[in-house]
Amino acid sequence: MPARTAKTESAACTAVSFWLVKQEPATYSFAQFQKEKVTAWTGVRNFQARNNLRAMKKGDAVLYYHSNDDRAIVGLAEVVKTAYPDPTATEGDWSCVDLKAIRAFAKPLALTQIKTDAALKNIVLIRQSRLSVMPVTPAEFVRILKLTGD
DNA sequence: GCCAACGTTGGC
DNA sequence: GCCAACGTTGGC
Repeated sequence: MPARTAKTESAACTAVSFWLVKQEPATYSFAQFQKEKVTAWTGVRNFQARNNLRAMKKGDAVLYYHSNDDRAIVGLAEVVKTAYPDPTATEGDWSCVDLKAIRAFAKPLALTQIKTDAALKNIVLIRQSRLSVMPVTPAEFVRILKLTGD
């Protein structure tokens, strides 16, 4: 195999996208996720969120947001398996992906901080507060990592 | 507990 | 195809 091919493939693999998933900590906290290490992200029943799940690639980075009680971005995960039929769906065309927990952030980033940060003013988390799976721009991702102490 | 945002459903 | 009614999510 020519070296050029391997190089191209490796470049494609490193071109990750960034996402954010939302979950109520009372339902499935990041701590629980870390204990299980890998989890199937099932139960999404919203077309926009589903389409985002389907756009995820293996190796993409996923921020983990706790809604309700915490209201903070608390950890980082990665996509380990791309979209496949959601086994918890009894009807309809729904998908899920497999996510692996990477680490909890040293300093969780509170929603209140996100709202006051100029670099994050257009983040989908704020613009579309009800969406549970959403894209994050590279600039936003870098900014969030900085604010979480990573 | 309230309310705003927004997605879905069903009548017309 | 429009729109009112209703249900859900999630911040406050």
